[in-house]
Amino acid sequence: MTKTIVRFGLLIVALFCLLAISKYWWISGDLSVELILSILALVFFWIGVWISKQNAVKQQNNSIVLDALKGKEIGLTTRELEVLSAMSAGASNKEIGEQLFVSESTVKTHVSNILVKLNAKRRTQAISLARELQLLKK
Amino acid sequence: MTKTIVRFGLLIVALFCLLAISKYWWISGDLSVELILSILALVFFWIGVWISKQNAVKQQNNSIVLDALKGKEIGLTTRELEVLSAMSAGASNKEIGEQLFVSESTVKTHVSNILVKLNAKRRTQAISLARELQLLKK
DNA sequence: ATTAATTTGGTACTTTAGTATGAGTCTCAA
DNA sequence: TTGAGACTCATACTAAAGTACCAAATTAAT
Repeated sequence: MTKTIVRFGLLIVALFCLLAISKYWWISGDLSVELILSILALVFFWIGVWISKQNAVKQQNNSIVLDALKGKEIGLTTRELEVLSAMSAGASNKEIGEQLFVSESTVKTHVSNILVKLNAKRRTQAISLARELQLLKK
Repeated sequence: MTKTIVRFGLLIVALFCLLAISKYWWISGDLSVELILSILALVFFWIGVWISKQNAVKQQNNSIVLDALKGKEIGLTTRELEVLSAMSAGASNKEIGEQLFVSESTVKTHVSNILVKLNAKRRTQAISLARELQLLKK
């Protein structure tokens, strides 16, 4: 959470700098209007892309990417999404626990909650449903 | 693919319109520079977010398709591929047996053989590996 | 500041999953 | 026709997975 605040803080600072520079260019008349607007558009476009990507939970180990925003819509918590991701990579409860530094009991609790939220009977079905819901991407 | 092209086409048209409007505003002096730049920045920011999301969500089809030829290359038999397919859809051994009109014991045998052939410890891992091997599509 | 939600973890239990082993049937090619 | 491979099924077992409780610590939100 703190990370997010810092990230957005830096972002806003950067935005103000860019706006200030844009205005300076505009007043001094060094650059054409089209160019200034284009640069501004491009920069903000990429910032949008970047922010959007930051919101995706990425698992480095098996390259399975999860749509965190979509997950939240469905009602899955951050931790549950992490468990779901590891689960879909084929990890056992014990292995998931080791990966996330929690006990197997905790993982079982998370898995149970995931099954209820996705209305699945088994973990394999949960994975299948998550894929149908476009929650898991490859 | 066609969809993507259409989408980007519309996007580019929209961008040009916006740039033109921005320039008009700038020349006519109806709005302040800050406002114009801010609006432009905001719009492009959201376009960036939108594009990023569109690129993330690609898979529409959820039906499980299996590459039988590829499966045979790996050494999986026809029946094993059928079991693997049902397995990846989230079915239990019992349910797979009902689907294929065989006993649960038979399914267990098939599953065990699949695990050996794919070098997997669990069925979830087998599904994950099958996906990596492009054996399971979508 | 105080609810509300999340995360963590435990015990005890039932249900599935998976292994090991053996064996019968069927098909197809040598 | 004989043997290999595929498919079938069973028993007995061990290992995971999953459920149903409970409870505490942490974090987010109002």
